Amino acid sequence: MGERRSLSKGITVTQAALPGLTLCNNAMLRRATRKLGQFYDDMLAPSGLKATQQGLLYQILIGDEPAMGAIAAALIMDLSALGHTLKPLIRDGYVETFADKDDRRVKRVRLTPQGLIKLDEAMKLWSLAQQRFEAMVGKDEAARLRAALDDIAALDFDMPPAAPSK
Amino acid sequence: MGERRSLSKGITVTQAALPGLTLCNNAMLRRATRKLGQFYDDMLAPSGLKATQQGLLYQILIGDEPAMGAIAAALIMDLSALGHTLKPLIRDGYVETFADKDDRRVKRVRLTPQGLIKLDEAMKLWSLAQQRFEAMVGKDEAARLRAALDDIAALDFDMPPAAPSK
DNA sequence: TTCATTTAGTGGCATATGCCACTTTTTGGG
DNA sequence: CCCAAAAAGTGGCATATGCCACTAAATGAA
Repeated sequence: MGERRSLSKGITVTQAALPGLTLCNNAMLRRATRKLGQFYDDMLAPSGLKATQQGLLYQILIGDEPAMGAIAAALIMDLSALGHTLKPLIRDGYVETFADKDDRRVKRVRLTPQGLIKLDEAMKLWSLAQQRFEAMVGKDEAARLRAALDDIAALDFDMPPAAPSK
Repeated sequence: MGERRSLSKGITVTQAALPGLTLCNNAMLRRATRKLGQFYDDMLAPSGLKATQQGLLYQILIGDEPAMGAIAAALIMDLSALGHTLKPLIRDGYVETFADKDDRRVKRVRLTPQGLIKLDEAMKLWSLAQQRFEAMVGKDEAARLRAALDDIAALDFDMPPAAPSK
């Protein structure tokens, strides 16, 4: 009666008994991200920007010539990852960087005029995507979801499982 | 008073008036995914697997020697992306593929004995991560979140904004 | 049967992200 | 003032994901 698969100390369970990945918070989050990402990317396609790039340009716009570290922190993104992601945007002339006047370690970022124009174009498409999405799930539900996601982003996972005590 | 940034047809707004990216459903989803991904990855680190890999191995386990297309569909992932993601797991001997008996186009996937052992090891760590996360946000809230994410994953974004009519 | 079409994957190319080892600056004590 | 430690980025390497063009195999209609 049905395949058996071991799963932890010799225990064997019938396949039907294994819960889907629907139980993993992380897997579900990733899956939804892929799905929604495809939608936003499709909607933004006419601008030539990916949703991630549009989001990054916007983050740069609202920051006041933000330092890379500041952007990375705001997006909860690895600093080096940010650096990599920024390259295509610099290459395409949408963004430029410059050293901070007081601290030469700090590299600040700003949009170029073309970057501003491109972002402007992308924001209109983003707005449509946002509207279509919220029309489907409901504005309230969307807001609730964003709030929940913001809470997760704010969690503090510090200390290892076992508290070092004392 | 304050920087000004154009944002759409010559309109200029003061920086403070620009809402953060907190309003973009997609950006928030990505941000939370990065955050939670780091946590699950950290927790799984002792196993040498990334959370994505653990999730993929699990998906393969619960499928009955699933075809690549079936896995991709279940994870809402591009078929070629799945192929790429599978490579390191095949290289490390956790997974193996074989052609379907009746349809030689179809490539099926299964865990190797080592893959099963490794997954077993990873699932224990995953369980801890899951527990810690749910202890922080609450089991109910986590379940609600997963449900919301599942709804998003099930959305049908088909038809382009403007209905092609007749 | 035969061929156009559809289906399932592959490979190449590009972006998205992370970690780690390093380099350059700053900072904070001695 | 000098040097060890901290802070901010960079580069290299690896995985995560997608899109597109292409190949092989299966299907269906003529």
